[in-house]
Amino acid sequence: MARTLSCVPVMAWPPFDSPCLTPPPDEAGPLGPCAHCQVRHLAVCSVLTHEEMHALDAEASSQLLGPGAVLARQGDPRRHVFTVVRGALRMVRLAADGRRQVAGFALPGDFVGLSGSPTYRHDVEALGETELCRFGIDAMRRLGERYPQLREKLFERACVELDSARDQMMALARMNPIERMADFLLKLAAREARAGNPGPMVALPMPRADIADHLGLTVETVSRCLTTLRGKGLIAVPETYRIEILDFAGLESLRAA
Amino acid sequence: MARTLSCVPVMAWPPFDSPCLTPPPDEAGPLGPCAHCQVRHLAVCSVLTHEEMHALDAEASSQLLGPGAVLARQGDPRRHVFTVVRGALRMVRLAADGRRQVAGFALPGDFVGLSGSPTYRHDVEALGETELCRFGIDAMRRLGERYPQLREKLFERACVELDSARDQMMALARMNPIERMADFLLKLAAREARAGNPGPMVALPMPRADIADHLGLTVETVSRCLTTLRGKGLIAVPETYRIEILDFAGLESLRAA
DNA sequence: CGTTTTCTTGAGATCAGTCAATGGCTGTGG
DNA sequence: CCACAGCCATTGACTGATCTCAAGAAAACG
Repeated sequence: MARTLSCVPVMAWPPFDSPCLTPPPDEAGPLGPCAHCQVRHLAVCSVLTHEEMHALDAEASSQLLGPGAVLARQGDPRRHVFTVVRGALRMVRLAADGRRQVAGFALPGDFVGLSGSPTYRHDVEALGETELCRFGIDAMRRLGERYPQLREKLFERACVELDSARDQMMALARMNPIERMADFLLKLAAREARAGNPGPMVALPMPRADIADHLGLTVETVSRCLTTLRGKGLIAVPETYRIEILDFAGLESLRAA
Repeated sequence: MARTLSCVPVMAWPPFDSPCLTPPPDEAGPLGPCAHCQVRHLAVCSVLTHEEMHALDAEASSQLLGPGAVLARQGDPRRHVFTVVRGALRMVRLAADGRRQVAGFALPGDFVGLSGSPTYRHDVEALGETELCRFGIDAMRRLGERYPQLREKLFERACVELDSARDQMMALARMNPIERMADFLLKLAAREARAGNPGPMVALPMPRADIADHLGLTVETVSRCLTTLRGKGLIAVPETYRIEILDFAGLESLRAA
């Protein structure tokens, strides 16, 4: 599914038509000149006009991060929000005694940084080589005042995140490890599908420890679950960081909820 | 802390200055005439002008519910949002096999119904005799277009909910039962304090089973935790539905996060 | 006042965690 | 090119926290 860079309203770019969406990479590189005005927009958003995107561009900056790079630290003043262009991020909370919780992963097209707090509530770290678009919170707020659609989209996005967080609560509270694993893999697959990459192959851009800390398990249990699912013929694990879903219905039947 | 009903911008009413906030009950009853214009407003909101509240009133309706009454069913079309005036609500998700998850409780002043889904994602049920204010989603949207502050407040509220949901994820994933219980009791106390009722006495408007399903535990474990906390002298349980916090610092030290 | 529901307590079972060892992959340096 | 170190994933054996099951006590309800 080839994509073209454009500054005119484009079709909604998966996983949903989020504001300030940077276009996905293409052969020429992740960010090319606008087909409309030849300017290299940083901010492309399906709900914004050409003019509005120029306004956003003035406030946005592009960043390229190496594996493990830290965008934000838990407790730091919350000055920016981000959209992932390429790669992946993890949102991590670390307790004083070392207990770790991965609140979520941000994949290309995802929006990171929505919060009601004046400080970041998680560490935000790059999982691999990751490219993203950064906006100042204040700039965002100003633009929200000027372009009501932007604010509306942000609100919708926050609500979708809320739904997703509550789903995860159900998983953490009431599912056993196998079910959580099945649920997690299916969610990843669904996100890839919405991003235009349907099919049984699913990338796992994060190490096992991150999956474990996301699902409230240990690394060992994650590993055992993958082995079990493989044994049941539901998935294959051709590479450590890639799985193939062999039986979608079978996985679905595991995640009872 | 006596409160007076008013239709002019009032001080933020805890737990936060949310839109469409109905005033707390006073001796004269939960909803009295507006001191400004003698109209009995249904919708009082700290960010709205008198005129705007009249507009909201036209869209709002008051409801009184008995214990166990159902406001919304998981899967029903999402047509309304609610604010709790008096009493309490629970948001429940029920899996096909009977597993149950209480996503949260709504106390007076709380806003219920934010979601990105066209259908309700939880059953919403009254815990005791509960009074609330109901708004149509469409009306809400129209008002949001007319009064940008309203939309902004809704957005902030969604972000706060999001933070809170992620906190709960950490609790469910990485805390043991005692820690979850301590965390839960302290959160309840904090909400009561923000609602103008500080102090060691905390009402538990929900049965043990709801606490258990909220914390991902069993009823038995909840009961045992309360006994343990009592044994440590951190709390007292004078009545089944009321606890007294004897040692805030001690409880705090338990919820490592 | 009896019935029903809810809460508490106890004893045993089980599932996931802990600890420990092995194996594979990667990058470095000889 | 190979040897080694470090990291990560996997597997196994064991432990123990929490659930399950069961009974009794207390509270709510009619």
